[in-house]
Amino acid sequence: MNAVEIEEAVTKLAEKPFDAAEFPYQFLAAFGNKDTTIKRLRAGSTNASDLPGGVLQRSNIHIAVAPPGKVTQTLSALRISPATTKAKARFILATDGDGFEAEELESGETVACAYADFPNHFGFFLSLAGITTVKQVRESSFDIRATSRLNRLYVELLKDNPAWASAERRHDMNHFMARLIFCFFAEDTDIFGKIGLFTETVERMSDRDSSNTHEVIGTLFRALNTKGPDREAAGIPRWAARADQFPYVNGGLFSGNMEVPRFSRIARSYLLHIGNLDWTKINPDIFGSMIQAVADEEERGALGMHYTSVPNILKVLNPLFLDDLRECLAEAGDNARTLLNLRKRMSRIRVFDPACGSGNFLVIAYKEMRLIEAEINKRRGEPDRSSEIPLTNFRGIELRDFPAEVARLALIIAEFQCDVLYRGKQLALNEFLPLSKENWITCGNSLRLDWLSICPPTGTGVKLVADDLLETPLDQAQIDFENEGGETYICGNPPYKGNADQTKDQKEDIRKCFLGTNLNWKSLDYICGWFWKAAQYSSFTVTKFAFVSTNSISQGQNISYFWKPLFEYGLRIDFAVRSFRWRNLATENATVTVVIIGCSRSKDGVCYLFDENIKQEVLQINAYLVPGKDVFVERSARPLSNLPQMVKGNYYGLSDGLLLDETARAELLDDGLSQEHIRTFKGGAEIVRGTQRWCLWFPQPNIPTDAWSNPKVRQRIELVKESRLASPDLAAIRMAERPHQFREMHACNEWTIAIPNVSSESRPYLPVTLESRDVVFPNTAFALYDTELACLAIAASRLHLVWTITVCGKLETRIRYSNTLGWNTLPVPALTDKNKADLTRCAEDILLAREAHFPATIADLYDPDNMPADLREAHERNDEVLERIYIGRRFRNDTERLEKLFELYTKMTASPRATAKKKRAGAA
DNA sequence: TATCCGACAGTGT
DNA sequence: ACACTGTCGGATA
Repeated sequence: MNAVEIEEAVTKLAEKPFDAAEFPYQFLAAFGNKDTTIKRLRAGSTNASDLPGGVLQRSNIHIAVAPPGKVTQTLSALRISPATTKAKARFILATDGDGFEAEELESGETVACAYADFPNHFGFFLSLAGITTVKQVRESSFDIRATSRLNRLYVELLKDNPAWASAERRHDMNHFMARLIFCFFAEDTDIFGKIGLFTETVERMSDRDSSNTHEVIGTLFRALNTKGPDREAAGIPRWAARADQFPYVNGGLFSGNMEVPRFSRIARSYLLHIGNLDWTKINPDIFGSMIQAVADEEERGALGMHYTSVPNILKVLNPLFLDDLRECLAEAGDNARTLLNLRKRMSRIRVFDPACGSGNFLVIAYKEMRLIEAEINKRRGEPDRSSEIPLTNFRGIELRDFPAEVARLALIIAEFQCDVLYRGKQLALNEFLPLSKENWITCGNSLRLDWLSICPPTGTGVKLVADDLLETPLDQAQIDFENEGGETYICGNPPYKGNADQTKDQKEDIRKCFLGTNLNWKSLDYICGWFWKAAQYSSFTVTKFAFVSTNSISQGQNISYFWKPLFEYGLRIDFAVRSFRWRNLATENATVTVVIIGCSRSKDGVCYLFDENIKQEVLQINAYLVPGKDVFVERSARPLSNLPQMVKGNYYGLSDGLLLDETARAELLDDGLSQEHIRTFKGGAEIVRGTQRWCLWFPQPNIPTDAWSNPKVRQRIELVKESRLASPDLAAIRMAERPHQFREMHACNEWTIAIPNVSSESRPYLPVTLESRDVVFPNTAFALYDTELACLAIAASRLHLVWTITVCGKLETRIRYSNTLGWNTLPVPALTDKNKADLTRCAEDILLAREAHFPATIADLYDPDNMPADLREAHERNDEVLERIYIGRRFRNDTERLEKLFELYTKMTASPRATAKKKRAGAA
């Protein structure tokens, strides 16, 4: 169960009449315990309680239903109960159906409230459901509750008003929800005349059968859109007309289509329910991203679980510009003049998120800046001063309609809350209304819009122009920024999509972005469009930009395909956060490893490199997010050094029928199928873990008759044929003509040196093996067929590992080996016969050391914590011999290894001979 | 023709 | 539920 589901269950429980005997079990069920767990507790077999009517779930909670009026006493009894301690309960809970008290024993934190209100504290108990790691959830109980209820209302309204679900009406629906949220917030924060006034008015004025609910709400909306003196003329009834109760709000929020969907009874009750939440508790930074799922069919399953956490957002914003502002504040001390200058500077800072979702980057940036400004005003003795940071300087683009609405609202709410916090409620209220008319969140396709017109550079009056003429020009973005001479910071977390996963439209977006350049845009991730547009933007006005990105952007082929042109375009990396796992609250966790990269056109100044929260100051950061000079290792079709050609294993897509497991192989052999038609099939997994698979192997153009006469073989080949013919891929269909074969049919004569395509990064060496002639390799491994054993010494070296980790691509953080990026680019000095003989000896020693531990698998042998000493020594000797060939001694560390390799690579690729060689290779 | 990559995916604890 | 670690197939050069 996720937090939203728990909230729903808990709320339902509290609404039911209290059942003393059942409550403990129902409570545990609401927190996601399985039926069997509850059954066993009920039967008493796992109930460790020593109190009458008590239920104690080991390591979790001790619950007791109290006699009427004795809640506090019962809680004390639970606290001193020996069973509580013995069973290591984390919570104790007592209730009589009227009062409710609970305590988290470790922290001593308590909850005491009316029974009906205990769902307000469900976040307190979330760890019972195993949701402990993320503190944020607990602190945002309100946002989760509000989100889940708004979602229920949304679904219910669409059920009653199917027309509103159509594409054309969706915007109206979303806009309506935004208006409602505003009203809920306003009625709880004194923006309206009385706490709860909106909900109360709807309840009082609408019939219980709900038939006129939409009219009542519509009337209130019209009032909010009409200035006080005009209301009588507009025919607004007395109950809605008082401007001290329902003030003039407008600001675009209540203008436009005023239609309200019809409410069923259920929808009406949901609405009243939502209104009764305490909306002062809303966190605009979290709420926004939670709520965006409300209107999103696909995301609804993980409702509210996909928000970007505040610490992660700060990883972008702090190094981008907030750290600098804070430093300036610290330096300014109490100097009134310097403080004033800083305030002026801040009032002209623009923050632009071109993939803003529901605006959390913008909201957090705003709140952080208000915090700094408040400190300035305090030090200058002007604590009541109104803010000089205009909300219009926080701009965004969002594709989806509902999040765009919410983003705008979240910023409005953030502004109000900051005013209350720093200046007091009265001043906040005085200046809050009416809202300004402009909408500074643009709903549209970011990659097709002209960012310069949405966030125009200083001092020019650029009109909004869509890059793509098919886009309807928007009328909302022609607001002048109040930021003459200000700085612009672009930030956000745009979507990632690998080249193979992009839709036609997304491909077209990218194509348009890179129009007029010679980049290999077809191979780039979708997010590269954002980087490129930001880079273009930065050529018009001074800008720094930073995005959260999939980490593959700084690996493998992207280095030369993407970063090389970006650097040539004048950009540099100012700061970067190296790969870390992105986590959110979704049960189906979004598993992705990301980096954060901040760029500008600055020419000097220190750069910052972050790794696991460790900050390092460096002179330069290259595209690999490694400190040091720019290097771009390009794919090469042939080895640049004097090394043999390495081949990728046979591509075996749509070849299921050709693969054999233990039983299938045994059956075929029993049938009398000749051994020669069956080969060992060894990919990465088999090499590393020592598991076994086989395949049918018919290198001849035609299927040998003895094999064809076996019905099982024939059936298998037919299967392959069918699957290939069924593919939409033309290349696959052509492969159906030779269904007895893989796409490639490479094999060795004598032996093969093999390297897994993907393998764990935790091993101290690459898992390279020597394989015999009966082995066939799938494309999960690379192969050096029939080469000198010295190659194994090179491949198994520390040098090669360091090179591989740096220049090859990765699967998240795993090593993804590649012949074109890793092997063919590896700089190796010319080897004498003596060198080769020495290396061969080293390779043999490594193989012998492994054999001594038979039947340990490669995974066993190279377990970083349990690598056998003799094997380690064999590798040490191998490294010693190889490294002496490079520099006459051992390298001191991996940094030195990498420096040397890059130096050699640069030389190797700069020499005319190498270039000529490459050209010849290309022509051949 | 051959290779790169996956807001991942499968497995074991 | 989390840690660990590599498949398989589409799209592209």
